[in-house]
Amino acid sequence: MLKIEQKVPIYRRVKQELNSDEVDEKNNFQKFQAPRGTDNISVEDSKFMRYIRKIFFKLAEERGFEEVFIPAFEDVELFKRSVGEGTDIVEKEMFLLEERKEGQEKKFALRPEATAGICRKYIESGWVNLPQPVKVFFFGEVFRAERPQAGRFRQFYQLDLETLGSKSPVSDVEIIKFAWDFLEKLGLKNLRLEINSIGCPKCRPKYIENLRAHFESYEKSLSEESKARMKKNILRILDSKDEKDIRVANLAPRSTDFLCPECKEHFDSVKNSLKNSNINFEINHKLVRGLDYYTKTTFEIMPYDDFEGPKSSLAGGGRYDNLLEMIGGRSTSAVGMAMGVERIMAELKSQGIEPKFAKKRVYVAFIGKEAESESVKLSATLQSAGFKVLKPSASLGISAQFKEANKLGVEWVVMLGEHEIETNTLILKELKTGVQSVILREKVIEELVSKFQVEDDE
RNA sequence: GUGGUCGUAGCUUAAUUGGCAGAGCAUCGGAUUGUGACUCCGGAGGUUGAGGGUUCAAGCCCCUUCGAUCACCCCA
Repeated sequence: MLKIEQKVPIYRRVKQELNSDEVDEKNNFQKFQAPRGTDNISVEDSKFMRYIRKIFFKLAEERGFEEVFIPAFEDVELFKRSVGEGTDIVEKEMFLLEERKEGQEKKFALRPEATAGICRKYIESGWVNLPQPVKVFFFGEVFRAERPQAGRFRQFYQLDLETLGSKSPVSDVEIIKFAWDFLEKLGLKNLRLEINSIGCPKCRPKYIENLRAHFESYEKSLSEESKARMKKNILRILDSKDEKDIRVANLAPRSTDFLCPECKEHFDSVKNSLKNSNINFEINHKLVRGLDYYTKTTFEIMPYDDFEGPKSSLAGGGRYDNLLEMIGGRSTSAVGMAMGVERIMAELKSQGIEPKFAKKRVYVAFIGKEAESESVKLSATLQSAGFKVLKPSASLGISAQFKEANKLGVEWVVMLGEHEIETNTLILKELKTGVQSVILREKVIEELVSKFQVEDDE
């Protein structure tokens, strides 16, 4: 065994050996930190991520959605156009990239969400020619140059579901029901669904007009921020956190009272289908979207606490009948939703829900050369029977092998030695209880299957 | 972008008025080459986030910066 003498940390040794004047310490010895708001998933969290993704993929595929891959960055104009005026998202909250080529200036932005990229792909790849509607899902990281706070990061994961090319309220309900069922399948309790309809370009102007008249008549009672919102983005006053604003907003006219016949029928149909699906919902008249391309249905799902009321939302979505046209496609109706994966993870933890994976893991221990080659055969047999087989990571003594099995959290250990080979048996030990038994080699699969009360992992 | 609080080993943290950076857990090795956890013994692990200043002396005081956290702005 090599013994390494390293009493002095490497950076100090180098520093001592070199003349410190010759060393640019900053460049050679800098300790790195993760960029702000990016390192939000620990190794322990990875099993939550895998659990969430597994259930999402399974449900999406069951319900006829196809996975879609999109670039991590797109032309900044794509996002600009979809975001619209009256918000400082582009200037303040997107990561901008520049391509440096002589005489050219092309700007890109890291994707701040998935919808715009998916719509671009729909147009560019000619998905209009596929059977409509096109149903897709997405799971990946998105980027926002915000100051991090609770549940808000600069790089985080979103899962996303879109149905493109359908005007029907059936699609709205399909998306909402997916979001609801997905969160329930994860094991979350106390969920609350809120819906609203914000109309379309035909009926919304009349609503905005009435809303403006209302807020103008109460202007003195509004906060300073909301006075500014009157000009910039009046709908946002409705979800202000300021108590003065809340009082005025509660008296404000409701978008659902101004819906045109088409939008009203659509909203009624959504409500009826939800009732028929036995999904409870509340109508939240203040649930609006700040961006122009949203039409008709909006919804959010959040955990609800009997004492504290609704918590911040886990899922949000709605209909966007105007987006595809705004970014250069044919007029195409669409509806979708997105969830922040870290927020779901945080809620799972706060509700005490642990990710469940079937643990069909077996550690194969052996003593002696002969047993080693037998254990290779045995491992293969176990693997082909669907068990996850773990073997000693190095040539370890039997004591160390058990130690390792324990460290890995394996429940069952199979052990082979000279005695066992002679008698064609093996020892099967449950680590939790310490109980072990000698069984015939042929019976091992049968025995383990019964121990695990097999539950399908995939 | 604005404001508050915070940063000591992988994790949780101690350090009196500015006076030798210490522990628990985890890790590694040994007691233990046919049995892990429990136990006992031992080792390793720290430029106190980074840079500068004040001081005989800085984890502690001051400035800058990076990061974390909370609220605001914003929320696709």
